Amino acid sequence: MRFEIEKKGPGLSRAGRIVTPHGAIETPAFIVVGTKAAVRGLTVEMLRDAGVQSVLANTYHLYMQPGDTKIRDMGGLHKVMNWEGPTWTDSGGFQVFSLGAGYGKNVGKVLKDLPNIPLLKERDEEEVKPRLVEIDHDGAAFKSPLDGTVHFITPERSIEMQHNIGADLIFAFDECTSPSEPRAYQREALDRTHRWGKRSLDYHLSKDNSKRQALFGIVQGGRYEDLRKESARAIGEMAFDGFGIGGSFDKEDLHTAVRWVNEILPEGKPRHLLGIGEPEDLFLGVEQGCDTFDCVAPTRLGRHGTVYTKDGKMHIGNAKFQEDLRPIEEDCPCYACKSYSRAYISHLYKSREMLGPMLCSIHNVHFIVGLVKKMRSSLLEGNFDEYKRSFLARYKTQG
RNA sequence: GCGUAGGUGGUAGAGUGGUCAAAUACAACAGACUGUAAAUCUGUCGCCCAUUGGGCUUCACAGGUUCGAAUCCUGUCCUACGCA
Repeated sequence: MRFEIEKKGPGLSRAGRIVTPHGAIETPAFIVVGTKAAVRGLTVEMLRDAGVQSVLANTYHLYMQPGDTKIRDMGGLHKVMNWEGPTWTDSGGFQVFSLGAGYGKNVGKVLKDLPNIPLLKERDEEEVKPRLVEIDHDGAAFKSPLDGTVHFITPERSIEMQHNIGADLIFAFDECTSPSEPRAYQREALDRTHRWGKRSLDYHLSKDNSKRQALFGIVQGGRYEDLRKESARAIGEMAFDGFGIGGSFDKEDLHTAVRWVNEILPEGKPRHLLGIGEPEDLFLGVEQGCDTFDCVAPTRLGRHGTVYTKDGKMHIGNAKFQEDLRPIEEDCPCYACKSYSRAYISHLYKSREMLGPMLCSIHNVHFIVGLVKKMRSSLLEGNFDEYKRSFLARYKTQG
């Protein structure tokens, strides 16, 4: 992998290129999530039409089903999913959170009212709390929701699996903590993430795969400035090819946390903001120096009937669209907007025809991927601030 | 015409004397969703006010029994099936 910066913009922003064995990613770029080696509901042709450059799959899910070695034996990630462009895999670190501390709770990745979420009590006191993950010094034990079997994943195992899956860009095994964890726990988890980062890297560099797959280290640290900076220094010093910024954020923390980290990380390596993808957050991430993003929002929201427009999000199932013959967006060149009306897509959605969620996903992917692409153009043209201002002024006008 | 079973909220369908404005499902209406446990989840869903809560009118229609009826009785109308 090679990374080059083409032009710098306001704040820490920059436009560049990540060159992989499967082609280049022009950054800033939005990476579409295809957890189980498939972007839900969309074929690779649809992805290409929507302007997608790269896809991110998930190690934990592919390990559970069909198995990382199966993917390897079937010819690798690119081959099985018929995607010839650059690919990524997440390490499974997010599942330490989503299936662990986040399991069965209403705690997502980005929180709206953090003060109202009670901090977890001391770990050993939360006896009966259902979770599918137990974490220890060496790794995390996952209980499969598929059949209840327990699987222990260490940093070495995660990298080995990612080598088997074969994405161009892979991530170190980390622990994504819940923002509701007290500081003492964040501290402890951060040390663990750093140790795991080092072990991921050592294992990776000891294998031939490191010649064709690039490993990104992950910065954590919750909402604490000192922990975030410490993490950026610790991970930044290691010989990773690039960096991921992880964690679960308060809407406000996102802004500061990303800046703290990117001011420290080596400028010449790419930075990926993990799991972030709402328009406001993308502007913020780009401005604070992130090069790539991934998020399930475009596809999940699309499947659930919410579509992005320049004026804000809207729910296609709402009664007011049932006779609306306009496309989702008047001037949108995506397949859904070129071909179908709101009324028709609304009907598809409500009658549970799978084409409905597909069309909404196509539009959303096109919208978000295109948004970040425009950010890139505006950086190259030197008018990022102006673009940001005009977009957000309009996007915010609707609730 | 006779017999039998039945008529419950937008629909299907529980309930067969009080805890019933009435289970449940679907539909409808709205909301949520940020490294995918998610083609998922949540809320509202007779009417009128209200913050908890309160008031009013409902279970084909009319009348009756009862302290109290969607539930029991009588009649009427309707539906399905069977026999003529």
